[in-house]
Amino acid sequence: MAGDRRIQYTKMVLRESLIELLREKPIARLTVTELCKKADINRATFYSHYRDQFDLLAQIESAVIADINSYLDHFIHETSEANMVQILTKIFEYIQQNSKLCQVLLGNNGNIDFQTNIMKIVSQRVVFEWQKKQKVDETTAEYIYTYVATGSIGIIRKWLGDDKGKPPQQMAEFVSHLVYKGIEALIE
Amino acid sequence: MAGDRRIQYTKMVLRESLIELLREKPIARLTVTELCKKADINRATFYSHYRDQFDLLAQIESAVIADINSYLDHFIHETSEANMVQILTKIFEYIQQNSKLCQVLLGNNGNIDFQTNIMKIVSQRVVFEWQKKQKVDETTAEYIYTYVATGSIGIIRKWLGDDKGKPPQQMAEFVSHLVYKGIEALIE
DNA sequence: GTGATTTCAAACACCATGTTGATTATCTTT
DNA sequence: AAAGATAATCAACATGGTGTTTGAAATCAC
Repeated sequence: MAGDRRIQYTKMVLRESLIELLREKPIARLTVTELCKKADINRATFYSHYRDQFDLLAQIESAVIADINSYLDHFIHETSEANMVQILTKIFEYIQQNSKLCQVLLGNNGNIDFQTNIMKIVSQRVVFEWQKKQKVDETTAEYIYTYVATGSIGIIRKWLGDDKGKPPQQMAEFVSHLVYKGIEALIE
Repeated sequence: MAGDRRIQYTKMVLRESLIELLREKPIARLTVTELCKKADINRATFYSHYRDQFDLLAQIESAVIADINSYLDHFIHETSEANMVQILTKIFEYIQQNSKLCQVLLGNNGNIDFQTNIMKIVSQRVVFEWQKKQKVDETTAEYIYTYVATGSIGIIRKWLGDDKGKPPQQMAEFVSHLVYKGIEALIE
C-alpha cells in the first residue's frame, strides 16, 4: 500500500515532463493539458495528485531541498568538523550531479523562492561558524549572510551555464576566498 | 498627437493596478480580466496596448531600467570621477525613492530577469574601475562580477524589506566594504 | 485469484482568452 | 466652437483550458 508502482510512474513522468517543458518556457506559459499530453497521462489523473502545475513544481523544489539537506547531513555526520570550503564543495558536487534539474530550477525561468531556500541552506550550514567569532550586531550579520549567500547563488547559476566550468572543489575555494577576503586580493 | 491623455490614463491605471495586484500574488496567478476589472478598463482596450499581463510587466521593468540609467547618467555627467560608493549610493537612493515599485519588482513575486538586468547595471557602472587594475583572467573576472552584483541585489532586496534600514550612503559604504575586503575584517 | 486502488476516456459547466465591428467619448487642429 | 481624427467602450463570438464527475478497464498488493 505504501508505494504503488502506478503512482510512482505517474509522478515520475510528470516531473520529468515538466522539467523538460520548463527548459523551453516559464511555468506560467504552459498548461496542465500540455503537460499531460507530453507525459501521456490523463488530465484527471494529474488532478488527483496535484492542484496545478505550480503545485507540482513546488513539490519538485521541496524534494530537491530535502535531498540536498540529507546529502549534507550525511556528509557532516561523517566528518564532525566541516569548514566552509568543504560544505561548499559538497553543494557544488550535488549541483553538478543534478545539473540538468538545477539548470531549470535556478535558471531564468525559475522562481526566486527556490533560490531563497537554497540560500538559507548555505547560510544555516555556515552561520554557526561565524556566530562564534563575530563581533558585529545581529542585523549587520544578517546583511552579511544575505550578501554572501545570494552572491554564491549567482556564481552557482553562472557555473551551471558554463560548459567548461571548474571542478567543485576549485569553485568552493574560489567562493570561499571571495567571501572572506573580497576582491581586494585579486586586483592590482 | 504625442501624448493623448486617454492613452496616458489607461496605461497609468493599468500599471498601478498591476503593481497592486503583484503585492498579493505572482504575475502567473492573475488574469487580464482581473486586472482590467480592478483598473476599470475595458479588456479590449487592454489588448490594444499590451499583448498580455507579462508584456505589461516587461514594459514596466524596462521603464525602470531606463529610468535608473538616466538617473545615473545625469549624476555621472556632473561628477566626472565617480567611485563605487558614489554609484552605489545613487542606486540605493533611487530604490528608496521608488521603494513601493521596487519592492514588487525585486520581491518574491518578481522575476529573475529583472534582477539580472539590475545586476548588469551595477556591473557595467563599476566594471571599468576594475578593468584597469585587474590581474585575473576574463573568466574569473566575470565570476567576480556575478558574485558581487548578485550579492548586492540580495542586500538591496533585504534592505527593501527592512522598516528601519540604514540610509543609502551607509548602505553603499557597507556594500563597498564587503565587496573589497570581504567579511574577514568584520569577524574575530 | 480477489479485492482494492489507480488510470482512463468522455462529458460537463465554467471561465479566460483574443478578436471583431459598431458605437460613443475624447482629443487635436483650425 | 466646430470638424475631423483618434481612442475607448461595449456586446458578442469562437476557442481552448479548467476542474470535476462518471463508469469502465487496467494494475496493484496480498
